[in-house]
Amino acid sequence: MAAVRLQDVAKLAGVSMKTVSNVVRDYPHVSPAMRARVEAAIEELGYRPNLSARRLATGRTGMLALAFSDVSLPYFAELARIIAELAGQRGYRLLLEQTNGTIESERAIVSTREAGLVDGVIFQPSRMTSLEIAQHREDVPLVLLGEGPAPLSVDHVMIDNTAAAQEATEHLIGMGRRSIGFVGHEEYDQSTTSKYRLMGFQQALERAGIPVRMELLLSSETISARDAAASVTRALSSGLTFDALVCRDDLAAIGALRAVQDFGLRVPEDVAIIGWDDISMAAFTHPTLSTIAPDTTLIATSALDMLEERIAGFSGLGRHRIAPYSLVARESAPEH
Amino acid sequence: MAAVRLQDVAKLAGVSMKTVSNVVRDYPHVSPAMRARVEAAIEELGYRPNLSARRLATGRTGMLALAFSDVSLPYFAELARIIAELAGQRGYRLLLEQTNGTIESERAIVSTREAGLVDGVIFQPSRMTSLEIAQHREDVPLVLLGEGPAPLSVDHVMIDNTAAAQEATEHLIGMGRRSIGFVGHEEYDQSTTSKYRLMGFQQALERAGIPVRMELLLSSETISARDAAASVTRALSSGLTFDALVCRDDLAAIGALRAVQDFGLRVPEDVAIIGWDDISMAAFTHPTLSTIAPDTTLIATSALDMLEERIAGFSGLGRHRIAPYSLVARESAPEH
DNA sequence: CTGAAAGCGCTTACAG
DNA sequence: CTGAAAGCGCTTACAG
Repeated sequence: MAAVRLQDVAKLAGVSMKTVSNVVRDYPHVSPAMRARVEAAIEELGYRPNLSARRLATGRTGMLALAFSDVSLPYFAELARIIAELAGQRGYRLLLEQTNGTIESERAIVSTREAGLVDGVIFQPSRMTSLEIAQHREDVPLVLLGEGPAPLSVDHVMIDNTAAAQEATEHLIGMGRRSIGFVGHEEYDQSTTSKYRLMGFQQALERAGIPVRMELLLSSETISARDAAASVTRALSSGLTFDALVCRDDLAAIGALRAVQDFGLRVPEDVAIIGWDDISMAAFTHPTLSTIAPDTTLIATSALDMLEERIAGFSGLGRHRIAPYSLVARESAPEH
Repeated sequence: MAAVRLQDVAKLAGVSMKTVSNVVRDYPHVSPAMRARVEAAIEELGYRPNLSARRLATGRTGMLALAFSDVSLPYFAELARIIAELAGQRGYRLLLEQTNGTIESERAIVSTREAGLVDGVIFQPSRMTSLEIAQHREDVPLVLLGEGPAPLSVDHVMIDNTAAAQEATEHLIGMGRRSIGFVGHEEYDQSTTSKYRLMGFQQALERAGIPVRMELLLSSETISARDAAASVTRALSSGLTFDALVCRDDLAAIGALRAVQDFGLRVPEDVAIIGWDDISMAAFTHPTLSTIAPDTTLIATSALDMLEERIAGFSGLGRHRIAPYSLVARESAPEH
């Protein structure tokens, strides 16, 4: 069962390999008659070009890797959807790499053991520091997503997390809330995401002259509604009171929503809640969720633009792009 | 910037290419001393094996494609997570292919224009019929997921959708509900998924001697909480009444939940609701969602098992495996 | 284990 | 456009 080769098509069609290659790759300067003849031969033989051979000859794979902790987290699923879509329009296929948020897997993303897997990598780290990423000098083009101080040598797209967290917190302060908690950051081994969001939260409180109370920082073991709910329930059961919560992400907010309501409190009357990411579910919780909405399409577009420039040979310093976000005020913390 | 080749490593280490190849591929029968010498040379030269060349030589890519409509749908995101995880354990990387539910994209999945992209494909169609899939005789190993009559020639894993829909409906009937609606199937161009679930719904009603009322089939334009909510709201506003809803999937159920509550009705007291998929969010809605939970891990494992057998050369008739499911009774339609 | 060589199936410069 | 050939960097059978 030897495969049909380009050469076989050329012979049957009575043309050169170059011509077949041109037809297969949709090279425009081929006469319609010639194209038809070649296509007939392709059809007759059932020829399909071998991508591995093409890649070896050209050095390009036509594939990009998208790496982050876990595609089942709604934000990442929605990010993957748009990146796969936009990458497809640019002629790339998308390889999915999940790190489960472990530092070992993240290191494996950055220090590829093998060449020729993908033309470029879009990577949202949750554990690696910018220093460590910078030290792994990488031959494959790389664009980083997400918060944290990216290394100067690497392209990076993010929203201004600290500013957004500050805005969310100020929104709650503007509602007259004074006992504001933060929900869902990791207890140990804090991710950079949580760190920057907590920082903005803290800054807003300080600006408003509200003391930061450590007991109102309700940490979570994992990024999930389950752990956030458990954490909020524990706090309420222990007699802690608060009138608003800033949540690390919408999953934490959904968990908080559930815990607060199960405790017999009303949202937003007793406790106002703001989430983060504007996952599609945020518009369908009960009550609906106010949340920080990053412009995911713009993040994806920026990342792909920069990656394509790197693939095309650009080798300047890292570009750091700030994407816009907005505060979407729904029922859980309405406009005031 | 010529790449470092395996040959260069062999020369520096003073060994044969075969030995370097063995080390690189973790072939066991290499003495520790020899391995150390080769690894030192690899380190010194910064050698990384070229995957495109390996693939051309071996004919294997080490990659699988996972194809379905949209990774941002929670069920598919959770499926992708587990399949990527399990595939990784078996030494495969995962390529993501989204069809957006269009028949053209689905055809493209099945009739690959190119060879050497992946070793196998796991595909959950939403539009193509089994007949059409069977006609595209494909050289790349294929396993189908999801409902519908799969072609005899192709491997297939699914849960028994009709039985599950019947069980869900009977659960509601057992609660004493008699005006039961179905939410979220596509209005036109019905997917096979919706078709089989509707069928089970209908069978359960007929068995219980409850007439099927067409006006209680609340269709949706797309698979989303938004459209399901709109559809339920429309029904309620038009004066239609019902005391239970079977939903095509959890997104539809979440939309229905929201619409019913916004209309001032209580769940489950006034309207009981059952969803489908047991997405992780189902345990955190308000009230929590009763739902059909397919055994996703087993589905993924079966699919990968069969795919690996095909990749290894098995070419018998299609195997059709039925995976288990359970009805998870939460607050929206509690155990009775 | 070594060493030299063929082969995987493309792309691409080359002379015509 | 053709036709013959080199090259991409591996793997793998081969003789030793």
